[in-house]
Amino acid sequence: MSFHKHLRIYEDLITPYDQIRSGFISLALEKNKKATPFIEEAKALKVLASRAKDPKELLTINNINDALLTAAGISGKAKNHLRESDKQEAIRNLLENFLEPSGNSFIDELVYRFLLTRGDALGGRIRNLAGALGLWGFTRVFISTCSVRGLNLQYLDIKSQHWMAYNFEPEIEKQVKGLHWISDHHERTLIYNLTVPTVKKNVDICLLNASPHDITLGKNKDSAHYQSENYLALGELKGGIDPAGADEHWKTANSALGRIRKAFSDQNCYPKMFFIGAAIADHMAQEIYQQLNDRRLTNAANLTNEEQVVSLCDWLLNL
Amino acid sequence: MSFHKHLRIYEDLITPYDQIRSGFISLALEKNKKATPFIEEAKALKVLASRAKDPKELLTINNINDALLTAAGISGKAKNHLRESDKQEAIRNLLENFLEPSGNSFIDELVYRFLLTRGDALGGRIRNLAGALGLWGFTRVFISTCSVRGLNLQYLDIKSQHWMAYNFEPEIEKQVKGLHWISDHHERTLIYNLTVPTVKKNVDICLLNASPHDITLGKNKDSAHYQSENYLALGELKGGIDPAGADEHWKTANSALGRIRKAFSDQNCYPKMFFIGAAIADHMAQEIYQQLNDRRLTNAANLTNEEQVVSLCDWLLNL
DNA sequence: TAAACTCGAGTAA
DNA sequence: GTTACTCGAGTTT
Repeated sequence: MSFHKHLRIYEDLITPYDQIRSGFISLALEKNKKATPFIEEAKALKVLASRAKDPKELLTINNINDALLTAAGISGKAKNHLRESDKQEAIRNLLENFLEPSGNSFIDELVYRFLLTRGDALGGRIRNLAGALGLWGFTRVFISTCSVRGLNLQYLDIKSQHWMAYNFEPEIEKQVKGLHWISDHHERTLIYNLTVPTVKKNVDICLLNASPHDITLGKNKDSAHYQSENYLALGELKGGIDPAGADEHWKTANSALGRIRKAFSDQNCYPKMFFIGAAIADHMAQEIYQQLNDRRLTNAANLTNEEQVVSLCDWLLNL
Repeated sequence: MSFHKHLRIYEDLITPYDQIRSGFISLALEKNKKATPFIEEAKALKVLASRAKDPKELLTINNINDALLTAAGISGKAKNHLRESDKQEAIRNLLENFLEPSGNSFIDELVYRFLLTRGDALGGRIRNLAGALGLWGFTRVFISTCSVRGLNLQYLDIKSQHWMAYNFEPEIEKQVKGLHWISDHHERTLIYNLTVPTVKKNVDICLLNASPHDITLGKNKDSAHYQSENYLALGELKGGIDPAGADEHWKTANSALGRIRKAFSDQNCYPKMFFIGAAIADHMAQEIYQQLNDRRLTNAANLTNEEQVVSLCDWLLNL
């Protein structure tokens, strides 16, 4: 069985401690970079708000209404669910309960509360970035594995949505929405984050037995990705490094994989399924290994272990 | 089937829009309250840090080392995974890349970066609170349902870990780790967030056919909760209101319920299973309803619909 | 440096 | 406004 090439025992899947440490360090570095614009926002808010002599005057200043709402503890997400009157009420509460009681220092109070809410926003953005970093890491390994084989690659550019020839551009992984190659006269296309019509859900990594010419993303029902038979393999990738989230996110992935399996088997299709995770803890490693043994999963790898990921990519190239 | 008392069609499970709006408003109010100590921290940091003439001098000030680390973008969680040298490196980066370049305003830069990180911390704390609020809401309904029946209740006090008689104390729900009553000469004990030995996992709500005398929490293997046969029902409760999280967290709950079902059936035990969620979207409502129909679940309710929760509590009281 | 819980801060389609 | 993705900020035991 394919996974045996890189996994002898279930413990091989467990993330080594040092990878966790270095994962958190990388993430903190990214966070600091992304923090700068948030700091600039706060400085700008301080300048604008300083024109007000007292909290009530803040309401008369142009362009700080959104910032007031933010300082009132309303996230962008929450804002989407509020009515105009709710927003005004929130700002009124901010003034009454927090800014007016702080007297002369109401500007600092405002800016500080603004930053607290924005800090949560920054955290959210970083969590998305962490997921992207995981996928980029996988892509780098995948491309290298192809290069070793001397395969010609095309990639689907995420921005232009056009297929381009790959020519060893650095940081190409950040542009890749899909990859295409020909192997043993078979057309193969890998697509990331594809809404698979069979399951009506997004799947992180999909390997299709199809040429890019036959695939038009979007809701074109003639596209090859509308045919269940064209799917060779589907995988979930979890790029997060936090061990406290490992089991939580594996449970999610497990349900997602179950939905995929069910939807395809309802069509009498049985594509291979795989899981790649950066944070893998003991108990979930056992569950994953169990699923490999009973064929619910065909392959799995720890994203922090390059050898495992190479072996998994090699397996994908052989499908 | 018991769920039919409050669910006629799967759509009955879907959260009405207005509940989402009011849920976000309540959460923002809680967040503002909890934000105040974070603001105080920042003010204190500003005072202490202002003793430094330049960024390097910050290193000589007592008691602000943790705050420097926080300003360097290291969360409490990340800190747990770092070595001492990593922490010093992080602080060095903060000074070099962000504080020194900002010249005279390095104090504000420091405090602002501190607040960004703390804002993420506040968000985390609020997410925990949101879960507790959900459980408290369930508890209030459960207690009311018992009161209507004229049942005498004991509750397990979360702090003292002792069982006490319930006498209509206000806000009692915040103290409740478990409830006990006698119904038709049967001893019944409900325990929250119990690590169920059968599954070796925590379960949100467990109904045991046992008296409190027979239960000692912790790892006493003579306790009634070590016997799979003593479990009448186990349920997952998801108190979050965010519709964007609804499917995500249902997938987690679904895997958790699957593990429970598997662990008990391996012991030839088949306790009832149930799900209560505050944010229920269309597709997951269909999945839940399907599981009710095929008996994987015996009951389910939308936490924002009091009638549904009362009916579910009534069912628990009849088990 | 265990293990498994809380949930919404973002994001994209 | 829909749906479902990203994942770690806390927390407890």
